[in-house]
Amino acid sequence: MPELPEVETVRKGLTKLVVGLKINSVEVLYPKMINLPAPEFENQIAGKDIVQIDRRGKYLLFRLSDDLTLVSHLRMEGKYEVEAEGTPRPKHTNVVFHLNNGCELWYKDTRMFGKMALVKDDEVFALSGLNKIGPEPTESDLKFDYMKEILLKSHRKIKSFLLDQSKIAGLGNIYCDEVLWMSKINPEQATNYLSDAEIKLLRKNIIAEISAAIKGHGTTVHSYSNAFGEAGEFQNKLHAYGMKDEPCSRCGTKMVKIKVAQRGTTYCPKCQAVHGDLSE
DNA sequence: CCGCTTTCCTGGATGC
DNA sequence: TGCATCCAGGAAAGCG
Repeated sequence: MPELPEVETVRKGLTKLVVGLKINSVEVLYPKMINLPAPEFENQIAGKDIVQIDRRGKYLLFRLSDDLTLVSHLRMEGKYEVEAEGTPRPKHTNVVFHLNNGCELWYKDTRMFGKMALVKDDEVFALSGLNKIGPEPTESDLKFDYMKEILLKSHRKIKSFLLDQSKIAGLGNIYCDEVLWMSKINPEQATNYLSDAEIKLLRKNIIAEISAAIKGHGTTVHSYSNAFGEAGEFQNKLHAYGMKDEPCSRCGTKMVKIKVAQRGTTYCPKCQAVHGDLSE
């Protein structure tokens, strides 16, 4: 499932493949995923140039000519692929962009969870989700003082908190488990019982992990591959996610899987012991 | 406002 | 073997 590093990898790949091209026409094959009636969506995009591709959190922002932005969220299994015009399309192709270089840009999504919204540039950050998205998990954007303030103000379990895009942008289930393992913090730990040292460590690990994953072209779990079809290289470095019943690579204790905030959550019961209070 | 639960989807895994 | 059921999960809607 794509998280921030995977989305960034897709952004870079697509930038090389489609920026500078014109979209001659669009076919919406699954209208539920777009924010406009299909004919309106298709008409507005036809003839526009792909000027630039930006990213905010897990959202891709296709900057088009005439002050339009196509916002795209891959959710669980969304993928882009560029093929020659006329290439047989796979089963779950949801949107096809016909480009002026003889190629088609496909948006494919087996679980049909992905979303696209076509809006004017100045309306992007009014869209739900983007209107309250938290800082990027980077050294410059994610400040210690901010983290401390929002963590101590909340009474949630840390795992649930980290998944909340309005607090910090970009972390999904995989990286949440990873950064908590790295920081030796129990996923059910109440955020308001974290020490300064733990917050400092957590912040450092979030920034380091995301940055390393971007350098490694994103993680690969299930079906993810990037815009060039390359599998991510980061999968070999996972320590918690998907490691249920495996020995903790730090202390050898058998890793345990529980549910926190409706999400599968794997952690080491020894390294990541609870202290203070659990949230209720 | 806050936080928890449910819903959206399909395919692969599991159960009988 | 084949059919039914469960499970995975990001984000938003619904609810108290």
